[in-house]
Amino acid sequence: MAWQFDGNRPIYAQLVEHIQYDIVSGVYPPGEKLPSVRELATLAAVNPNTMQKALAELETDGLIFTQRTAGRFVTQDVEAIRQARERLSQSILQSFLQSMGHLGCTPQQSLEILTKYVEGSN
Amino acid sequence: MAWQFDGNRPIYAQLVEHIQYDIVSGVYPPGEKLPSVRELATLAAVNPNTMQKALAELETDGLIFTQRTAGRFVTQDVEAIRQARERLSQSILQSFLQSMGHLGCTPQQSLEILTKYVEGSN
Amino acid sequence: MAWQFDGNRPIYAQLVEHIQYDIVSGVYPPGEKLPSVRELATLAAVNPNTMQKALAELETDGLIFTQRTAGRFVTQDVEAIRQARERLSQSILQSFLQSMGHLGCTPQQSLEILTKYVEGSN
Amino acid sequence: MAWQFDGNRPIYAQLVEHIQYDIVSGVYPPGEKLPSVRELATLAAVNPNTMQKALAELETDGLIFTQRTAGRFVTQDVEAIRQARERLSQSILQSFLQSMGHLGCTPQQSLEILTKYVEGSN
DNA sequence: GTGGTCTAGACCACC
DNA sequence: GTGGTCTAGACCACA
Repeated sequence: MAWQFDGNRPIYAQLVEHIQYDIVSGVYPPGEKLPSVRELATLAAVNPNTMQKALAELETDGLIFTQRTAGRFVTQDVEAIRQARERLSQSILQSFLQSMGHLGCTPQQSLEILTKYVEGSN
Repeated sequence: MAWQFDGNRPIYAQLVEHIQYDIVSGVYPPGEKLPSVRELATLAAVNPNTMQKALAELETDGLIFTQRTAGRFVTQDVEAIRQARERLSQSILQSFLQSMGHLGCTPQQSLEILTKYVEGSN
Repeated sequence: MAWQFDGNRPIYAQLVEHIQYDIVSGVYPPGEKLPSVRELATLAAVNPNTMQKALAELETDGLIFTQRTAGRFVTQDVEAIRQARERLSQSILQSFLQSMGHLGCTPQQSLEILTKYVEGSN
Repeated sequence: MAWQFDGNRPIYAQLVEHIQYDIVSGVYPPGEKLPSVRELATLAAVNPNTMQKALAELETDGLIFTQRTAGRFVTQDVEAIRQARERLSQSILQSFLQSMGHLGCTPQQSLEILTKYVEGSN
């Protein structure tokens, strides 16, 4: 999977987002060891410092933890991951409805539009 | 309606977005005169220059035009407004599905989740 | 002939230019009476004040003169008109060669390009 | 080369024009890094903000792009540069013929006048 | 050190 | 009073 960046938003923030999504969606299961900073950095084609910063932020969020000398691991606190996922999901839903609201659509209308859009893409 | 800003994104970008929504959703109808830069600036509680920058961007997008000394007006090209609305709508839908996709949800599943969410909020 | 304006440049300046061209190219011959300010203003669809300003500028340039109560007339000084024409012509030629120069073209090359362009348009 | 400005037209517009010419005529080759905003600003003896505005405009035109923290670069899309050059060239030719037309000269006559002018300057 | 943003304040041309 | 431009100076995020 190619990593590509927005260019307007800070790269490290996009890294955080990307890895966060990978964790809550099970690409990196609970307790799994993450690739080393250098590996991740080369994968994403960014400066190791930038990747470092992203991982540090994920650690303060409690989604990963560091074991000295052994590397970084996804937290084993399944509940924490579930909450993070819930938080993300809620914010996606809300921001969707809010944006559509700015276009003058009620939640019901937004739902209908999305339904048509999904059906139309098939 | 109070204007409030994200803090992460540039203010002028949020101004652009805000006014753009107002135009495509008919708050400012085609051909209507916009308030003066200074008025808008005080309304939004930002520096006039910042508002100016936002309006300049909307002008390059073709949503508004300037009449020397008379003020700024919403374009009378209703088709352009319609297209802008369409573009916005598409990008909202896509970004929603894409974000949900990152959580491992197919469009169908995303649709179901949204449905439950909307029903639950009633 | 429809008058249309650039929108970026001051209208009065464009009026000056337009009428100036009309005088040096003989649309308004030496000594001819010009239409009244109001007529010209309605012709050009501009505010009479703006047209007034343009005519005042032409007067200071010596291309037209005012006879109290009778109206405005093109100067009868044919030599002055010839000189104005010469001045205009020179500046057009120079600015053409200069612009092409910025594209890296020598005068000879510019000449060749123009030749091809003119032939191509036939 | 000293930068000098017209005084009638906005400085930032003249900056845009100047740099644009430099790009399409190869002074800044495709992919080349431009000097920093501050450098360019001191070179041109203008305020950095003014230069910034000019560069922003060039970016929306697609002639240059920005790499976060690394600087600005000429686009590598040589086709885009070629088109820009073509556009510039066309507009120079057209505006020349149009101006001469206002003097009552047909394109053929304009061509002859230019020929004499170029020969006379040798 | 890079670009990006914002504020404050001033001045101008135009109508 | 309208928009437009410019300067000065400051601050921030990023790498």
